[in-house]
Formats: sequence, structure tokens, C-alpha cells
Amino acid sequence: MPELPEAERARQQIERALGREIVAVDDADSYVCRPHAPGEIAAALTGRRLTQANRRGKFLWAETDGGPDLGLHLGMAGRIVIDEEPVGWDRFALEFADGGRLALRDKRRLGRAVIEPDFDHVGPDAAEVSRAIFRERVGRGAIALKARLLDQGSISGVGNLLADETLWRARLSPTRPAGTLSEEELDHLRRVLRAATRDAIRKGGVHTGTFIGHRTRGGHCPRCKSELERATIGGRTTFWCPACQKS
DNA sequence: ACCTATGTTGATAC
DNA sequence: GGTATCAACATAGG
Repeated sequence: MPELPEAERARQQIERALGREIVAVDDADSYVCRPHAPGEIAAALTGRRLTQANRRGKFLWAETDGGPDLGLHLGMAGRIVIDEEPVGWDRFALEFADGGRLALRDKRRLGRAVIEPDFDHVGPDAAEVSRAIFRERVGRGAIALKARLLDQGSISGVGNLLADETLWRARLSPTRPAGTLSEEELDHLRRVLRAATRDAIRKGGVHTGTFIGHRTRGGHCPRCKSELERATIGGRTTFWCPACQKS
């Protein structure tokens, strides 16, 4: 269930694999490794070492010593495991000269592994973006505010749960047209988003949010006890408090 | 048993 | 161009 906080933990896992020589690559899953044909990633990475682990939003990539970057995405259910015995749903793996390995473990097969990942369409990281850039990229258009937060091309890293948690904390309705927010509201939203993201990283994931446990049919606002509203916004199930989230 | 789902991409439509 | 919807992936949980 990865959003930005889970992706950050995965990045830290990749760091444990830095500096080790890659002696074999399992890139046989042509769906997870699309558009690469089986063997392409292996040919590009065998004999190399990972030198640095990076992240923007939910997108991960590792640099190599002279070879292409390796891009990884956890999809909806993936995680990165280091030095664990293989299981049937390891969709991509690197094997190292020291006998260890790095695997993308993902039952649902929604993760990705590619070489030379392209991040042109990925916006700045939600926890790092400056106030000016945030105002400019988020506070425009007629699209619902929540749909804008979920758009990884505008800012990256916010998933469905983090979006609901952040909007509840910021007391802003997910249905609000993004372009109607004042500069003050946008600045406040950015501060709340950074705080919610930091909390989630520290506590170990987005499911630890205050609001998240109340996201259920018939659930009530933990602040004012009003019954929550439920709708599909930005293609995802959305819960919010109609009484204290300003529309 | 049936319905829903935390993510991304690409296709399609207005 | 901006916005909206859907299918695809395979499994888990209510």
C-alpha cells in the first residue's frame, strides 16, 4: 500500500545494496519490466554496481557505476527486500557477488522495473516543493483539489490515503476547485501536507494517520463527530467531513 | 459469494 | 489543452 512514506522506506532498503557487484538479473517478467524484453535489463546491469538510491514522490531509481539508472516503482502492493530468499511473487531481482540479492516483491504485479527511467512527467516531491512552485502547480484549474493532489505530474508522492488525511487536517474540502484556493490556503495546505508526510514516514506509513481509521461507510469525523461524506474524486474513493472541511 | 481497493499507464471521449 | 473515465495487473479483506 505504498505512498510516499513507504517509497522512502524502500529507498532506504536499496541503500543496503549499494556497492555490491551485480552478477545476475531476473528480468523475466515482461509485464513488470515493460517495455523491455527479457534480458535487456540484465545485459545493461550485469557487472555493474548500484552507487546511489534516489526517490521523487513514489518513484525510485538507483544510479550505477557507468551503466544506466535502474528505475523501480512499488505499484499498489510492492516492497523492496534485501538478502531474502526468493519467493514466487518476486517480480524483479538483482543477485550480487556476495550471495545477497535485491528483489521487487509484489503479489499484485503492479510494480515496475525499467532502465533509464524518464521523470519528465513527474512533478516535484510533495515534501520538498517550494511555496512558490506549490502555489503555481496546485492552485490552478477547475479540477477538484483532491484530484490535483493525486496528479503525480503536478506534485508527486501523494496517494489516496495521504490526500484524505491532509485535506482533513487542513480543513479543506476535496471537492473544492483547485483554482479557487487563496494564496494563504495554498500555503497552509503545503505546510499541512509536509507535516502529514513527515508523520507518516516517522510512524511507518500512511495508514497511521489520525483520520484514516475513520474512512469507512458510516464513519464519523474524529474532530466534530459529523457523519462523513463519501464520493469518488480523482478516480479514488474519498471520505471527508462536510461540516469542518471548507468547500 | 460479491464488492471494493492504497497506483500508474495508456486509450478514449468531451 | 484540461478534464474525466476505464481497463489492465492479481490478491486480500470486508
